[in-house]
Amino acid sequence: MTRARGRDGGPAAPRGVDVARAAGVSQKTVSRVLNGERYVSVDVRRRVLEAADRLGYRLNTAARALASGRSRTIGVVALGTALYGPASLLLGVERAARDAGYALSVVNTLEGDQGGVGGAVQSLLERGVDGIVVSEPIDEDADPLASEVPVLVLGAPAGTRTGERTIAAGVDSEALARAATEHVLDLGHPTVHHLAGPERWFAARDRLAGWRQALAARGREQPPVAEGDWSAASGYAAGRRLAARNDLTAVFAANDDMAVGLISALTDAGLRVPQDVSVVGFDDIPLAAYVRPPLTTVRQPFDAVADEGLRLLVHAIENPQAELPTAQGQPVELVVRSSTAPPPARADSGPLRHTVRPLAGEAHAPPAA
Amino acid sequence: MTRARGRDGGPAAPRGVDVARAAGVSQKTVSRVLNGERYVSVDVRRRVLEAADRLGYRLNTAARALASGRSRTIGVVALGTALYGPASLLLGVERAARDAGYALSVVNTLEGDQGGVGGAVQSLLERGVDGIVVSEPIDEDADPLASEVPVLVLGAPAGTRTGERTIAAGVDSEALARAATEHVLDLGHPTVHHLAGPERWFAARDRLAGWRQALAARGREQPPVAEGDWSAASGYAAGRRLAARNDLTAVFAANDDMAVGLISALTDAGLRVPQDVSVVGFDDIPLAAYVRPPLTTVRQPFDAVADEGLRLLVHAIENPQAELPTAQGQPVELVVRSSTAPPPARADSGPLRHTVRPLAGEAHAPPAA
DNA sequence: CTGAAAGCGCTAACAA
DNA sequence: TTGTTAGCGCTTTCAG
Repeated sequence: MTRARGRDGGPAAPRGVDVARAAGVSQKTVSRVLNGERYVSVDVRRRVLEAADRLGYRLNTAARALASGRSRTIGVVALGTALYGPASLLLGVERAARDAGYALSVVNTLEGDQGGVGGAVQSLLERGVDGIVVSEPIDEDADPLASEVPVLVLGAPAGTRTGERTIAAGVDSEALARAATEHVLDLGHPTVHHLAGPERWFAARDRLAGWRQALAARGREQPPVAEGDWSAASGYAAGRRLAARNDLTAVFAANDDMAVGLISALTDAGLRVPQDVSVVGFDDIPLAAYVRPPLTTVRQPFDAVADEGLRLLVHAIENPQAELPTAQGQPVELVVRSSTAPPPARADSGPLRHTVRPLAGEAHAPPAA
Repeated sequence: MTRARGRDGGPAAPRGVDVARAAGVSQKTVSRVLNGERYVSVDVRRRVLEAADRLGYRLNTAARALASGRSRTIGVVALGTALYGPASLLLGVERAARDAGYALSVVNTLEGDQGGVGGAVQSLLERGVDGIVVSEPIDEDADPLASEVPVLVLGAPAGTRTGERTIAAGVDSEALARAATEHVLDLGHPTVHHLAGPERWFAARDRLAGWRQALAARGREQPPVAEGDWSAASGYAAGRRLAARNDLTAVFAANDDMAVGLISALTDAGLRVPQDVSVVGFDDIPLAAYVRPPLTTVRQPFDAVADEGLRLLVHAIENPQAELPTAQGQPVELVVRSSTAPPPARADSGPLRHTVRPLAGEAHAPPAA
């Protein structure tokens, strides 16, 4: 068992004892100083710090973890996707973890992976993580979240309790979806179609539920749901099918990428957005304001969600006996741009929609609901 | 030093010795089996595996790291951004690392961070990582990549050697940028403007250099360079300025996001893409085919780059004495869609560009260069 | 093919 | 306020 040395067999890395010797104190005192414990005289502290600096000392986290039973590492189970939502959430988690003094260990589970989330959690536990965050969860068999460390589920609606040591945090995406749907209804549309995400995702189900609620609350008809896989390509495919429907005046897409694909398909089918069909997206991706037409969409406060979730997780880690806290839910925002407008005037029904009409000015007040 | 137990003081986690006892062998033998070493009888191996499984044994990586001096963890320094390119690269790295049996520890450096990449590298070294990958590097002061473990710099052109134990891997983005530029030139444009990324990024500088090369090779004029920050918003701002220029018939944007913003600004200024101005992007983001017009762009093989880079890194980790290997460079692809076309016919110069022309059919052969 | 002993560098408990 | 003494659970010699 050789001590760590440079590739060329250079000098071994300095250890706590080396620093202790150099500073003329015991090794334990070095440990105390480095951990910011109380009861060290300023003088000793100064000497130790100085010696550590001089020797280029670096704490050995493996030894620390072994001795203390804590690794100061948080494991993250992410879906292997470059989608804006999940990626943003991950970014927020990393920053929050770093601020709290934790490192991040990331495992991706590609959809369809054998073992999936459960396997990923196990591998993280083996890695000795102090807590786990599951980002944007999808459905899984059995109780894959069984874990001896606290688990934060990000992207589930706030307050959901999915397991014994599980905390949930996320935006209230049902409310968001409701807001998006109502916005369109308020514009005077008789009903709104929905282009959903994959059913296995919580996020997709929440948005679907919110859409249903909004329609039900006003007694509107619920058209059949189209389903995509979050990609623009799937949005395009769904758009081709939807374009064939006679009653289509508005669509709420479960994310912006699908909304863009959808608009592309509608345009190819000769329909104009928003004059003929209104489209609402979800996420407010950075491109949303720059596509044509600029997307009306719902903005999620990814950073706030990640921040709050991680604070709760760290609290649970550091107070194992305490009750698990509950997330508050974060405020959200509907960003109205130009992809939504009042429905086309029409002789109540019939295939009038290709009629050329003058561009509707902003002055057109939406008819009362 | 208490052994790890459940929150409620439940039973301690089983250790190697426990498995050994249960299997009637020594602890060392357990270790041998678990590490897949040779010289263990099938019978013993079976018994050990069985006992481990029965007890729910999990190897303690901290202890392993402490004893062996290796953590089987690779540290990643990422730029804290949800941009498609960096995010895709990170995904590829994670998968490749996992395949090679390494865990990933991720640190983000927000641009402008104090300490920046250097600090991030130090914190990873403290974490005991066996190797480091710096993704999409940007300029830094001094030699921040000084490290006793091998470092893979992803996104620098293949073959670049930036530090003592540094491996570089990436696509040849200069060649890519050249290809994009030449494509437009081949269409008959007298020259191409460039909307560059932030100067501090290697990626931005490479693309800029490739563009210059292509123009220089044909003796074309090099118009002044516009610079953005990769965002669609910055592309829009640059577009407003470019739209005012009289000689604008084509722009090569350093990424797709900026290209989309650019097109949006050009459209707002009354210019049509591609009839009046051609636009080429870079990255082939998933939305590229679904914006209007569908983007002609350059596709980067993120996965292949990550794969190759990580293979080299792992090789360097596991063969400390060996020469550092060199990356090959990956094949790339120009994806021609509809945002590029021959330049507008014009009376040699003058503000003719708003003239309404019939839509150019595909049959228009580009004039020879 | 298998086992015994000796650490890896740190923190936890207890003294002083 | 500081030091002493035991380990944490593994891997690494080196002997069988």
